[in-house]
Amino acid sequence: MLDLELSKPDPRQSARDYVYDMLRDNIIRLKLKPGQPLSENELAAKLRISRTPIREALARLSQEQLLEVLPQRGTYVSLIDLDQVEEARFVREQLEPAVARAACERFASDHLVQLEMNVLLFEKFVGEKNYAKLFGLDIQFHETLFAGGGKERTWKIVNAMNAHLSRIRMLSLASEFNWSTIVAQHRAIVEAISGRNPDEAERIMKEHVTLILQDQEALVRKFEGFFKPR
Amino acid sequence: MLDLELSKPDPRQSARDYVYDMLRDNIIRLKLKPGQPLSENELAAKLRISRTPIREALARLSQEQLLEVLPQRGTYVSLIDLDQVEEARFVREQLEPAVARAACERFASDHLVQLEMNVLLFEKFVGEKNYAKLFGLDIQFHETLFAGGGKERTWKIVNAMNAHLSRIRMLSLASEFNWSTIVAQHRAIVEAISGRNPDEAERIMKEHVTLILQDQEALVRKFEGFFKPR
DNA sequence: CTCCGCATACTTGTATACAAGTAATACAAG
DNA sequence: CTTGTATTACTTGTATACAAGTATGCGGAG
Repeated sequence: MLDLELSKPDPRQSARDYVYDMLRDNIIRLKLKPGQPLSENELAAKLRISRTPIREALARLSQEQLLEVLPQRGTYVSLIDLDQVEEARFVREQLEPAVARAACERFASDHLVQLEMNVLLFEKFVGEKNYAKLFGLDIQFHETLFAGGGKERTWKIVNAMNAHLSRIRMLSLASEFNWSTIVAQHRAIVEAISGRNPDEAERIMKEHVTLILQDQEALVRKFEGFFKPR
Repeated sequence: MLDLELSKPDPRQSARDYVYDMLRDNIIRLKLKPGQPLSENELAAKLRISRTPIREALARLSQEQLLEVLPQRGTYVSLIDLDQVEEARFVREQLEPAVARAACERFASDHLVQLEMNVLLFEKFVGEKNYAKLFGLDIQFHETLFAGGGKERTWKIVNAMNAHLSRIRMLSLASEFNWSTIVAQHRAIVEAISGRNPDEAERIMKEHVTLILQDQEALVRKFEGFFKPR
């Protein structure tokens, strides 16, 4: 059975983009399980649109390794690939601190305001233990950091590579109990940027991205079928 | 008029992938000029296949910012965007030295052989001033470096971001007269890796990727219509 | 000569029909 | 019961038809 979290289609965006956004969100949020089969026809019927825009969305998701398309056999949600998670971590460890440092030289003021707002909201939801909101805010924080320094394209690829890690975090949303550490680091980073302290910004960000998921092995055991064997 | 460099279609790969590879190569090598319009129908007629796989290839190239698709208006080869070139340089400055360092810890031996072969060929073609071959070998060198350390996905995104810079280099192929510096650095990097000297590998690679195109401003003036105004 | 309006020939977006290949299942033979 | 085979119902890949929007050029009005 196909159970999708549908958002209202925006008439400004094409059917292809709608399908892409909707499916990606469902994959990241694990509404679609790793390994689960998807049928183009079934999607077309469910969404009441033709296969063409669906195919184009699926092709893009396959390109980003969130789907596996086997010709004449089927399309499946990719299993979580720990190698890919490791590689994403490597990329982030290089790029995020450098972006934080660069942000101390040049950063759009409106984006700085956005960062401060983000931290405030973050602290609010930490208190409320609203993990879903925290998850979204965390991603938004980093996106804003990249955008403020004019590195939107860099963010897009970092975000794309991070998809498999995002799913692991989704598995452990409730048990990811270091939200307060995360928000403290976010706050410190914002302060370092507004105070134009590049060494500090870089150092904290480096710590931040090396914050490791404590219980990764336990998760792999618990949700064995979701992971690609290696 | 549409003048494409066609390679023989490989029956193993899908029509979509064939079109993608062929068009990307033609764009990078400037056989297709920046700003030039492309028509799906014209491509379909020329390649004797239907619009569907062509559309899917165009969508991917658009995603990678090598094409600009304006709904109901037309599809155009992207102008060279200097902002994007700058951002690609930023990403490479972070990732390439880190990859070179990591390669000193762990590197597949067959890829090391490939690197040595690459340098030998490189030196041969420097002597022969075969710039087209040098261009290809240069890209291959970096690809092999990433692959040897198990960072194929990272290479893919670096390569994708680098497309606009590649076109600038293509504009100045003949006048890019520092090929001997480039090959010397390549050789030094290979030696640092096989000698497991991470500091040296990282340092040389950092120099290598900051090697700047001397005459960029002159190129922008000479080929003004190829560049996105900023 | 200038400018406005409409017809027309494009463009890409979407829908649908057909082709080709895979997997599973029912069924018969041993 | 086991095994091999053929049928059938899927899958994705490709081709084509239609829809909707845009630019261009021609012709007439002012």
